[in-house]
Amino acid sequence: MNATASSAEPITVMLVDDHPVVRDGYRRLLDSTDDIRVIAEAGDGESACALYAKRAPRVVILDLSMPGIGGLETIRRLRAKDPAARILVFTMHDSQAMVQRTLLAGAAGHLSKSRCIQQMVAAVRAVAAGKRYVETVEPPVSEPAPDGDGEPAALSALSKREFQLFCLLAEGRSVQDIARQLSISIKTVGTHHAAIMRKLVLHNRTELVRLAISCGVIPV
Amino acid sequence: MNATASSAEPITVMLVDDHPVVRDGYRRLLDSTDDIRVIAEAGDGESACALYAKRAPRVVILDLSMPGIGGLETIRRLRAKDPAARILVFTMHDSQAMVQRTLLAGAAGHLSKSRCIQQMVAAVRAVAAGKRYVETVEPPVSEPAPDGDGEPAALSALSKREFQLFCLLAEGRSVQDIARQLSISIKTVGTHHAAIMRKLVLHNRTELVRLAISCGVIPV
DNA sequence: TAAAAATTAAGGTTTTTTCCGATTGTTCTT
DNA sequence: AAGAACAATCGGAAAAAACCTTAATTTTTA
Repeated sequence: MNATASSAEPITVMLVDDHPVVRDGYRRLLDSTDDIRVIAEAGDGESACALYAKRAPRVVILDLSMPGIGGLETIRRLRAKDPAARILVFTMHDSQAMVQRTLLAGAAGHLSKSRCIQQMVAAVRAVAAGKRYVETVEPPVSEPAPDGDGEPAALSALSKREFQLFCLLAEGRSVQDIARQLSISIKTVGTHHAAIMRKLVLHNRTELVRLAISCGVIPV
Repeated sequence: MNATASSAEPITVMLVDDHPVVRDGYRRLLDSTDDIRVIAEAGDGESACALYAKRAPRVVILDLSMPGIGGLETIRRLRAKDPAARILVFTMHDSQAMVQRTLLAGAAGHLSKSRCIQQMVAAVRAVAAGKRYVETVEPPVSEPAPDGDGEPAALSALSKREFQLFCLLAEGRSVQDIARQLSISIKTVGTHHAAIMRKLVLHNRTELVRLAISCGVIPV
């Protein structure tokens, strides 16, 4: 069963989560296997980047919601330093939009905290082996240019105009206001809005706002 | 040091959290002590209430953000069944407003997930011994409504029910969903919604979401 | 007990959101 | 250069959701 690599060198892991107790729980969990060893822990993105260079773990497990530069930016910086970095996102944000954005930012896997323990261990092993591990049923986007250099990742799927509308909608502006300000029809705003929701796999305005905030498009 | 109760019977604990991996982490952590034993786990409020009657744990550790009836309602139901129930809230929502509400709902203690492991164990022991354990710097327990001093606890203007609705609305749940879940009319949800908007001087759902995030009621 | 607040609900209005189809440009490819 | 693909624009129609006002009942509070 787990005759994967008990004799060979274990999979080294760095945990990145801003909650010490949560980190401790994961550490105990992973260290109870015979092929995974936690060799580093960080409580924020900056420390994670610094520590990654020192310890060079095989896999990075990180939560998205963190103080400071946040999870997404951490992924980008780690990948910028080391394009071979294997990052497994382990978070509560299991919306399609979030999954998409983490993968586009350069993560190798995404796992919801609502999953069971076996899946976590399996995900670590898969990512360590160079595979991708995503728990979603379908790939919503094939490859919309994982450029990554510009702005927020998944938002690159939006056209210029759509991104402009995205910002205004996230700010809480009403459809009427937006139409007036841009001197376009309410119907046009509606069309753009629908396209945004479809591309980002969102379901309501609330999700749009939270996505915009976590992307840094609008302040909290 | 921990010569508290190694010979006597251990402190029995029930874990309530909707994330299996998190529960597993806590279990390993608590079971590694010699005076605390996890005897039950639940993933939502309803199961927790049912399981509490069966296993009668000394301490209940629960997270606030859960599907279904949610953490606060769970506290109330547990206390309604057994006024002697000792509940330790262990969550990420460490805003003053949240701490206050959990204590008013009947919790015996409140601890942020950002605290260290030693504090968690200490909190369990304190609560089991019949004490209160709150990590805040000052005692907010004395008076139920210390509002008036502006923005930090603006949410204290809301009633219990209104705050519950506030959380659900901020999470992006639709009015229909909320009505179904709480077994009330859509119209009633609308009334609460209007009251919330009036009390908090908000103008649309977007502002509500941003306020909820900045208050720590929901994660980003 | 009387007043105030909370919780429930309903009717009606406005706004948002979706599902269509359609036109006009621009860009890219063959 | 012709065609394909996309971006941006608008409109109709209908469903869904949000929003506003009033009001009855219960609970809490003073």
